[in-house]
Amino acid sequence: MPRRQREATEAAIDLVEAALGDWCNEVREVPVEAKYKSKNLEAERRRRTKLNGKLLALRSLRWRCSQMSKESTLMDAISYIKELEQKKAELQMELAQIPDEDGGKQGSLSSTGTMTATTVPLEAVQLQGKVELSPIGVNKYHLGIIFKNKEGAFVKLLESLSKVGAEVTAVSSVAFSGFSETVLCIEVKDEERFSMAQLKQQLLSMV
Amino acid sequence: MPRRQREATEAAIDLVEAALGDWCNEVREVPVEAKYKSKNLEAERRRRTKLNGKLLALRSLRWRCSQMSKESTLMDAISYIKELEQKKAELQMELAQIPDEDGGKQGSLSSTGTMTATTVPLEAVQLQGKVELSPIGVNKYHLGIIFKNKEGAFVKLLESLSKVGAEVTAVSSVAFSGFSETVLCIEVKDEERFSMAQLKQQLLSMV
DNA sequence: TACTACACGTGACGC
DNA sequence: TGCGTCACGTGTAGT
Repeated sequence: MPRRQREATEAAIDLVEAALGDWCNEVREVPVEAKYKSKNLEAERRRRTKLNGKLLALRSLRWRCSQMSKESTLMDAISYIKELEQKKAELQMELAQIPDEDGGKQGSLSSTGTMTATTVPLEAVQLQGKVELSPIGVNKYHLGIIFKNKEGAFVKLLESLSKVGAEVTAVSSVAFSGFSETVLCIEVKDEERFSMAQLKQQLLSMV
Repeated sequence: MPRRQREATEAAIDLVEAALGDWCNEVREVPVEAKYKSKNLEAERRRRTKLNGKLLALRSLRWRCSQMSKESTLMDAISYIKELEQKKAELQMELAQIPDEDGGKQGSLSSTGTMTATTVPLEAVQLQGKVELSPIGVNKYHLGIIFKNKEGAFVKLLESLSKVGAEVTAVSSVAFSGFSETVLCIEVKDEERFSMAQLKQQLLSMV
């Protein structure tokens, strides 16, 4: 007999004994109780209640009552999330296409941080620290960056991206007159840790 | 003995009998089967599998694995949806603030549909059919509309709003020289049915 | 009748 | 140890 079923059988026997304990007056070794109560009965009840409450809250967020079932609730939730992500990406892209009415912390951050106006040639000053970050899809961004050629600068860039949870899916880089211009396609997984403004600032302080 | 438990007890007895049927070779009245199978055992198994699959999909959407529990999955999903809605509203508002680089079907629709250039005074022509729809929060919009005073026009407006799933939370309306200018705060529940462009067009055709 | 979706009580496992 | 989470098999109401 399989182990699992053997246990179930024993449990059933216990249940029967407990249930029948006060029915047949035969003396038994176990002090008869009218009902057998599992130890975690109420805990399980609480858990179920909590879970159902969450499920209800999820459904109440969006009362698109296609079906009042658990499955459809979950399905609607995931489709809704996808839809929202898509919409957000669209809006970001749309916002990024606006020429430059910036000031906002979000949307196609494009800034030229020339915080070191030193004795570099004018051409370099204009290029120094140029960072462009614009959304191209759901959690996908284009990152254009120009920085001075330095040992390990590129890997530092990659490390910075990895640190904020951005995965590089494509790279194109070209070096000229002491500078490098590179554009990357990045895909961000953990949007919680990812902030366009923060990444931009970090990159600016890096170059 | 309570009815419920009595049934449970009987079921348990059946289970024991079935389980023990091939173990004790005693002859029994019921043609012994190795296992007692409830009719919907496999159905329930399938249901559970499906549900867990959906739950897993929900979690995999956003692999911010704070906890790998069902409850936290649902909570994360809820907070994520709220966050996305908030973000979307912010982006829409930001987009709506852009002076007018429109062309897009979305974002602060403001159009003056003067499709009936008849013999009304110039002042009226400029006002006729003015519809402004701009987001002011999560699923909340400001709707400014100017239309010609006509019997039942206002209730028709309200009906149109209700038809697309928009609830009016505030109204301010003033009539002057045969026209009414009203501004409403509307809150949309079912975003599926709600389309800013569509609503605008509908209202334009109404005025 | 059969099928679907649910809630329930229970044992097992992990902290 | 107890507490929380889970999967399981079952009973049951709605269609």
